[in-house]
Amino acid sequence: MFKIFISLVKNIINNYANFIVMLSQAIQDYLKTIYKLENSGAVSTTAIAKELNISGASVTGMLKRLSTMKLVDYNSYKGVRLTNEGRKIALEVIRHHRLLELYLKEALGFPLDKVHDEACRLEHVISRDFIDKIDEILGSPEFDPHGHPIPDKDGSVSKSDELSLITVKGGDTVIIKRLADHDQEMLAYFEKKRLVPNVVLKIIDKAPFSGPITAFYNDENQIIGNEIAKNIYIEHYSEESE
Amino acid sequence: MFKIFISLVKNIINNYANFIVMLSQAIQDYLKTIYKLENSGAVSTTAIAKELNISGASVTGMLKRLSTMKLVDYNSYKGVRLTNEGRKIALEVIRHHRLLELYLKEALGFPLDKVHDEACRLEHVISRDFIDKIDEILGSPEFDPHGHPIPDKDGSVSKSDELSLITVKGGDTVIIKRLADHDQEMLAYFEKKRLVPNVVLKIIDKAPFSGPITAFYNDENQIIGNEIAKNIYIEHYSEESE
DNA sequence: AAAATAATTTAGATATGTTTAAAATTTTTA
DNA sequence: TAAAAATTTTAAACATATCTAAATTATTTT
Ligand SMILES: [Mn+2]
Ligand SMILES: [Mn+2]
Ligand SMILES: [Mn+2]
Ligand SMILES: [Mn+2]
Repeated sequence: MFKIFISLVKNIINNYANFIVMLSQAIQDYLKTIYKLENSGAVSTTAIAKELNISGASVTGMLKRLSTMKLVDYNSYKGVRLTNEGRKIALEVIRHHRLLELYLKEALGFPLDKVHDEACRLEHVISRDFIDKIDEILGSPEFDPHGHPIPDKDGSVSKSDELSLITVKGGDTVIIKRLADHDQEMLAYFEKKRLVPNVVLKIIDKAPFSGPITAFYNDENQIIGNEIAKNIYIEHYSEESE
Repeated sequence: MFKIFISLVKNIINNYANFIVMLSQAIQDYLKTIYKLENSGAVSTTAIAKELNISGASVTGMLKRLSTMKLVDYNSYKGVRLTNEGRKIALEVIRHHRLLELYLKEALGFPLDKVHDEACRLEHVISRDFIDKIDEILGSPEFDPHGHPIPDKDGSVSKSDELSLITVKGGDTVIIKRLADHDQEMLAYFEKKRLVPNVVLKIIDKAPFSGPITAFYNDENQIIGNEIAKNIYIEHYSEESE
């Protein structure tokens, strides 16, 4: 029975519009995690275990099962990579997550620090009909509220910006592109200070020795601490870049 | 560890705003099912098994666990009833379900036959913040798209109407209050024929021997078959009743 | 290159939630 | 009221997903 199920997975993926709903939450989260960790290279058991906050032994067990299901290529002791099928699922879950986050924020008025947990639960059970509908309502947005790119229906997705605000110098003008989203308290602070994606900052000064940044935005000069700046990712701004 | 968890359930229920999210989907569905089946009397193992499409043995096992968790009062061979805590949870899940159904229909334009399955998955993982928000957007509605009453935040809920359309006679004027929701094809047909809650029907004729009903609504005379009429629940209509 | 260390897997266990088959109990029928 | 039938529970098994502890493999250090 199990074998039959496994052998049908590929068919299901290709033919059944809502296949994600048939995979366990655990499987979906593993695939998502492997996707996030594989930057041109196999992902280690330990890396996955750390990210998901579970034991390495649990990861090994799941990797074997994902391998049987042809969702990953797994080599004992060598690490794991997603297959095309596995990546397809990972990207769909991520698309769900990010569209949900934006919908929660824009349509339902959720605060920035509350969208992640909700999206992380709903992403696994929401149908494509629901997702397509909120994508339409939001006008096929490109970025979630943290500035993460939203994969499109075909699974293509742009790269995240990786230039941190701590790299700026006085005189620069930059635009906020992305916020690190691992700390809820910090997310609440970002929102309170209106340090959110698409805000343009004129850098007045950057104090030495990891000192604070003085930036003009929102009609006044504001001080941004080093710890905060580290978690804000930017692009250098020019009129035509927008 | 398990014992400790069990002993904390009551506390969690009373203190943690999103406690439902901490109970498994299975537990939530059992409680919902028992709620629906207990019309002043204990619910049998077999009734639950039939409703959930699982074996009786599975039900017995779960009832023991729910009993340990003090969510039901269970007597071997005698049947089961919800405790107050259990009923509270059942009503919250039902509230989630029905508000979701209405939101899917009204805000996202889902067809009537598609709202149930989606709501049945989302109801278990959606937070109170989300539910409160859609309740607000919908204006604290009293009924879901099938005409089922939506429990309010305190868990109070009105009774469903039980008078079927087949009971009418020529000359009656009735208002549709509720639709049976077990058959998706029939739900699609209800919607196509605009036989939905709050529609007023002037009964022109009811043919004998379980024959069809002729009713005036939507500006014309329409024929309603017996099988369809059986699944439509109504109230007799008078101006002041609205 | 051997020893030490770190990463990974295996083995054995547990909790959840399900199944079928057999045993026990309750209800119905004669 | 005794036998038959139906319901319910128990027993044994399985799949999923996790754990800890021990064994194995790979990597780093000396
Ligand atoms: Mn998740
Ligand atoms: Mn995000
Ligand atoms: Mn459900
Ligand atoms: Mn309904």
